[in-house]
Amino acid sequence: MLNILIVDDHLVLVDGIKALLSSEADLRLLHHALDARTALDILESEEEIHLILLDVNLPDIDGVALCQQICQKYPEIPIIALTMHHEPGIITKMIRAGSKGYLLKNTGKKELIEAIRHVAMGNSYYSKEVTHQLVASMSPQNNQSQKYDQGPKITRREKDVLALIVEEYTTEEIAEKLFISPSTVISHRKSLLRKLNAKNSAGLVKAAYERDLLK
Amino acid sequence: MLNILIVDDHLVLVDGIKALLSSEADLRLLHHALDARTALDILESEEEIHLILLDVNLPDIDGVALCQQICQKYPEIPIIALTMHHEPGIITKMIRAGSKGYLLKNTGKKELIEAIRHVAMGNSYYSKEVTHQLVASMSPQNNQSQKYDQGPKITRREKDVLALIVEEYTTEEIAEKLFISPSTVISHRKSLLRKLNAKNSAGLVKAAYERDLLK
DNA sequence: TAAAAATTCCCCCTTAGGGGGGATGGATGG
DNA sequence: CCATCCATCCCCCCTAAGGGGGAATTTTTA
Repeated sequence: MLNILIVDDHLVLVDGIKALLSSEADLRLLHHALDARTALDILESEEEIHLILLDVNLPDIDGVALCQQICQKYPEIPIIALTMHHEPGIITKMIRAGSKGYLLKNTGKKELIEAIRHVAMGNSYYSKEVTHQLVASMSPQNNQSQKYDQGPKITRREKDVLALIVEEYTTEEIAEKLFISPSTVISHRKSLLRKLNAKNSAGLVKAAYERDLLK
Repeated sequence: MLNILIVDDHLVLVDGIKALLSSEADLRLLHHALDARTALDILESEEEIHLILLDVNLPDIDGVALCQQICQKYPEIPIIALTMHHEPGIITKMIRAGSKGYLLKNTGKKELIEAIRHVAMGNSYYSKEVTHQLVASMSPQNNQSQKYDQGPKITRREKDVLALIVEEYTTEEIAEKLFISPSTVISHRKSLLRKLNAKNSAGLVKAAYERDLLK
């Protein structure tokens, strides 16, 4: 018998899932919690929970933080994240927070059961829509590169300099490595600051990571 | 009729795919190239190519670079990447380079045809194994976050300061925001430099991103 | 080929950052 | 209850970084 805890403040959904699971003899929706506090209380009680279905949007704290907490305190209990939306940002965060699975709330019965069994056995399960969305968000057409597309055309040389700034080299060290004068490096630095709307080196490194300028 | 170009130096595979496609009346493997040079020549000729199957490992230049070149010169021709392995690194690179699809070489006929039709219609297609592998590689269990997990313990206050450094604030501005003296901020900066083995602010920002210290 | 952009280098000067310490009260935790 | 860490603040000194220009040469590209 596999004991399941569902953490979600939408009662309709909780009941729906309970109904879906009732036909499975070996799965039992043992508890449900409407908020994070209750969820943690249930986990601290003596009852044995084998799997958690966790909503991303909770009333008290956000699901990502709760997921992290649980994964830290109860690493043996796998978590499947539930959500309405399929925004790549949230998905990424939940996966990084340690969730073993990810399902959309409009998932059918078959996929839900399959996901639960899969994850309970120690594997991970990510719904097809979710993975597709995530991968698609990485492609140059559909991603955040558009945010900056009026944006900064970094030249080859500026990229060289930027890469070395990220690697913590000083202006003089960069000059030595590139066989140019420190003055030139300073010029490139200024161009980078202007093009990337940065105020200092920290901002340059931030831009390098966020806009993925190093390749 | 959909004209397909396959770029792959494994003749056996080329023939195999040709055989698989022969049963489809509207798909035609019009050309094959064993290297990047030939592929570009074919694209420059007057023949109309509607879709490209591109191997990641080519004899002359690597598939990622070729993919980038083609996407730039012929943005209207979609590319499906083919590969033996499912390493997240390569997959990520190919997607970023602009490939609209990704398939493993052991893909069955059904999936191959489905992927081609899907991509030809302007959608993207990533095989289930591939996306799963990619997503799994992001989870904290299986990735490089373990490199740093015995790592430096940043205190709460240090994290506050670090977050503001990443946001390009100066020591004085950080002091104002946190209602403490600039001297204190300097102290925290020094601790951060020591704990994160960084040489300067750029290194702090780098560490913040690579070790995911901001949350 | 002519215009635009990139790369190189220099001047001035001001501010921010980093290296070396040391000191205090307060919280935490064995 | 005592050691340890944390957060706070200070000193001195020096280097690195940023802001404001200008200008020459080469490379790209339209």
